[in-house]
Amino acid sequence: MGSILDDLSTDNPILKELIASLKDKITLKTIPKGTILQMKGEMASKVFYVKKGCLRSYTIDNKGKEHVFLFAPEGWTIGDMESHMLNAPSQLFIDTLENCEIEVYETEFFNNLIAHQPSMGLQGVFKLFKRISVLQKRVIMLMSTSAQERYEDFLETYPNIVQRVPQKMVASYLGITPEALSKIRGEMARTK
Amino acid sequence: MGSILDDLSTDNPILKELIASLKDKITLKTIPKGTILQMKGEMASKVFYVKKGCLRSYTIDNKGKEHVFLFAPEGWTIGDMESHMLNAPSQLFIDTLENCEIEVYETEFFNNLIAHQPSMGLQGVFKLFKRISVLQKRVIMLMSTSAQERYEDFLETYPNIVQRVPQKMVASYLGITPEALSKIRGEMARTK
DNA sequence: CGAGCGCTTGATTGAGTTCAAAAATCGTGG
DNA sequence: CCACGATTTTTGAACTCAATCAAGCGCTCG
Repeated sequence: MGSILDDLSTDNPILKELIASLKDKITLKTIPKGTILQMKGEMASKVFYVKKGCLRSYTIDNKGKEHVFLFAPEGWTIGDMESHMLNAPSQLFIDTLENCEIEVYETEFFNNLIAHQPSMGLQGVFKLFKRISVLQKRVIMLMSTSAQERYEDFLETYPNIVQRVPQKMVASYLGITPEALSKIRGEMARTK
Repeated sequence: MGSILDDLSTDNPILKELIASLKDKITLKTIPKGTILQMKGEMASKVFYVKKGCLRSYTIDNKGKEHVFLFAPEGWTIGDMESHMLNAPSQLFIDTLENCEIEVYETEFFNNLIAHQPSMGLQGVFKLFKRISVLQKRVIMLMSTSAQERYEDFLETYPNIVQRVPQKMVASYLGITPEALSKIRGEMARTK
């Protein structure tokens, strides 16, 4: 049974104690489908670890259009940690796409951790690098590949998400319209 | 006078000594314009801190087209740290766009540092978050804005780069063709 | 000085958008 | 469990932004 705490695992007894003392800044919550957990513009951004269900983060542009930034099924961490670290208002909405069971990490959890232990263990750093490389790949694909190629890559990268989230959100993640994705799927079904 | 070492600054005397002992894994180099420092597919990826000049990282897609991933003028750090941490072959080429003065950090520098001090200071973690938020913004802009909007944002984000790098590389960074950028510039000059 | 590269400009093409409407699916209350 | 309304997905036609192809100009540097 996973948790962000796994990333902070340590032999250091002082750190162990510190983390134990911050356990009350973590809440296990059961949340129904369709709940908005964070709004764009909010300052105190929480971090969510998904134990069951699926969340997404997204923006809304000045034409009122949604753009999905990330899907977070079981085992994923989602949140605007960037904005938290940089002390800027969040750029992202976060909501639940299914009934979910999640660990909610309050802002104070990380604040306290950082104040008392101004360093980050390998596991956590490793996760940051991993997220960077996910984003790097996405930027390159958005610049250099067709919508169909991006959809095929999406199917490989997130094998079981397609059945769980509305198609229009997948389209939004790929940077295309729902109509375009529908046509790509039709074409792919016909060709094979 | 900057350096990656600034990000590792610490009171810890043991760590200080460790870093001092690794100084020979850092080389200050003067490199002429147009030198390729890293090839896609290489395993041992170095990290470069730019003291003077400008580097870029880029990929070449299966149609032979270049896609600029990042420009790194003075004060920036560039490298495929992702691939280094994840122990995967580099996805990126890196070369110099001007005559440069750079600090080259060998793979062993970070390996040793991590082996003896399996944690990362706040400054370094902060930089990782900053890079994540840069990439986050770029993904969202690629999905939701026109080529002209992206160019205007580019001019704000990198105020002085435009004069220093070839226009076709800016186009590549924006995810469009040189012809398209030329037309956008023409249009913008006419309109104002 | 000439060859090649980079930038511009124009004509044509194409992938994906927009708009509209029909078909399928989902959720909810009776 | 079914029926109805709402939302999602599909399909089609017209359009648009940017890509491609092609030609011409101006530098630079070899």
